[in-house]
Amino acid sequence: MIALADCNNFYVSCERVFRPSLEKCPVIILSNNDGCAVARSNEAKQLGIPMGAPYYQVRNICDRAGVAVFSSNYELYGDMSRRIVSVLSRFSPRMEVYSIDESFLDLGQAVNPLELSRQIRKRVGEWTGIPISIGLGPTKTLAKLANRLAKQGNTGCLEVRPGDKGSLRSVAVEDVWGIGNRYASRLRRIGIRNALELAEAPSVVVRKAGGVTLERTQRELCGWNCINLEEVPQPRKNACSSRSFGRPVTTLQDLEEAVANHAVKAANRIRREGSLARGLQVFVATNRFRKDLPQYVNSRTMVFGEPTDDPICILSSACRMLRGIYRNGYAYKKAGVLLLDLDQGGHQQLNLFNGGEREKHERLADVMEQLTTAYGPRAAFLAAQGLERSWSMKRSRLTSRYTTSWDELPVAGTS
DNA sequence: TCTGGGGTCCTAGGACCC
DNA sequence: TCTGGGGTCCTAGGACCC
Repeated sequence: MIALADCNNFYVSCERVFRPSLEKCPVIILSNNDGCAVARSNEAKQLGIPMGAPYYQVRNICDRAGVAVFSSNYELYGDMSRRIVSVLSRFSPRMEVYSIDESFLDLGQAVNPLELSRQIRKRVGEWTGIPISIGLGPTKTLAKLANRLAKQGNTGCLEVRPGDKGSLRSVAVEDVWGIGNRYASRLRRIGIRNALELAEAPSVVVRKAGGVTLERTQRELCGWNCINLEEVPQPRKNACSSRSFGRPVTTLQDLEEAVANHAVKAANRIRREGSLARGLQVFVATNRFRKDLPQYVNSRTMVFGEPTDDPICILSSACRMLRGIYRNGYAYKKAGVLLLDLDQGGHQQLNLFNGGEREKHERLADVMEQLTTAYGPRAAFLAAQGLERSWSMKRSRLTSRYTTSWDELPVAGTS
C-alpha cells in the first residue's frame, strides 16, 4: 500500500506556524520577484484567487478582503520540509521525497493502513505544526487521487482502490496526476471526462492521445504499478540557475553581472553535490508578456574540453557566450545558466594541456566557499558578479528565517 | 508598471553511417 | 520512367510535475 503525505497549503502553513494570528485569515505567498500567487490558504481560494495568478491582477481583491501577502521564504520552507520528512521517515523505511511538500511512503503490508495514516498525520501535526493529508492506494497515481479526495472532503486520510468506481468518477480527468491541460483537452475531445472513463478506455485510444506516458497513467488507475517508488533520488542531470530581473535590463554590463552570478551559483551547487558538468548553456529572454515590445530569445550551448565544476572557468565561458548572443536595443527580462550532462565525479577526464590553472582555481573556490559559508554571500565574490546588482529581484514582503538564523528566531512574549 | 524557478521524460525529425 | 534499407545519435520542442 502506497501513502502520499501532502502538506496542506504548505507555504501558508509554514508562515502560520510562526504567526498563529494568521489562522482562519486569507493568506497568499508570492513567487520570486513577488510575481504570482503560488500558495493560497483555503480562505484565499474561496475569495477566488486562482493558483499562479499574477499579483497585480488580484491586488484589488487582496486589499479589499485584507489578505495577508508574503514573499516566498525558501529558507524557512526548506527547513520545515526537512523536519516533516524526518518525522515521516519514522513510519516507513521505504519512502520517496517527491517534492518540498509531498512524500510517498510504502506502508507495505500494514494491517490497517488507514489507522496508521491517521497516526502519521497526528504526529506530523504535533511535532511540526503543519497540517497534512494522506491518500492511500495500491499505486502512486491512485494514492495521489485519494489525497485529492481527502483534501476535498476534509477527511485527512482516505483510501482509494482500483475498483472504486464512485471515487474515480468523481475526479475530473485534468485532475489526475500526469494529465495537464493538453492531454485533458485531447481526452475530453474523445469523450473521456473523468478518471473512471480514462481507466476503462481502450488502451490504443489512450496511447494515441498521449503516448506511453498517458498509457502508464491509465494502467496506474487500474491498479498496475508502472511508476516505481524512488527511494534513492536519481542524480541530477542538469543544474539551472535563472531569474527574472526586478526591472528591465538593457545593457550588456548588467546582463553580464547577472549571468556571472548565475554561473557561480550553479557551479557552487554542483560542487556541493560533487558532480562535474560536461556542458554549459546560457540564455537570455525579453518579457514574453509585453506584446508591444520587440521580442528576443536566444541561447548558446558549449561542451567543455574536460568536465568541470570550476566557478571561474564556468563564469568566463558563460560571459563569453553571452556576448555572442547579446543584441542591443532590447529590454531583457530574464537570463540564466544551465550546467548540462552532469557527471557524479570520480572519473574526471583531464585535459593534457590545462597545466596548473585547475589546482589554483580549485583552492580559490574552496576558500571562497568557506568565507561565504561563515560570513554570508557578500563576504567573497568574483568581480564579474558586480557590486550594485540593481537588477536583482524584488522580495518586499519577506518574513523571518525563524528556524535557520540566530538573528531571526521568533521571540516569545513582549518587552 | 506589474506575469516564478527548477526539474524530468518522450518523440519526431534531421544528419550521418554503411 | 525508374532513385534502398537499416541503423545510430543528437537536438528541439512538447508534455508533464511541484
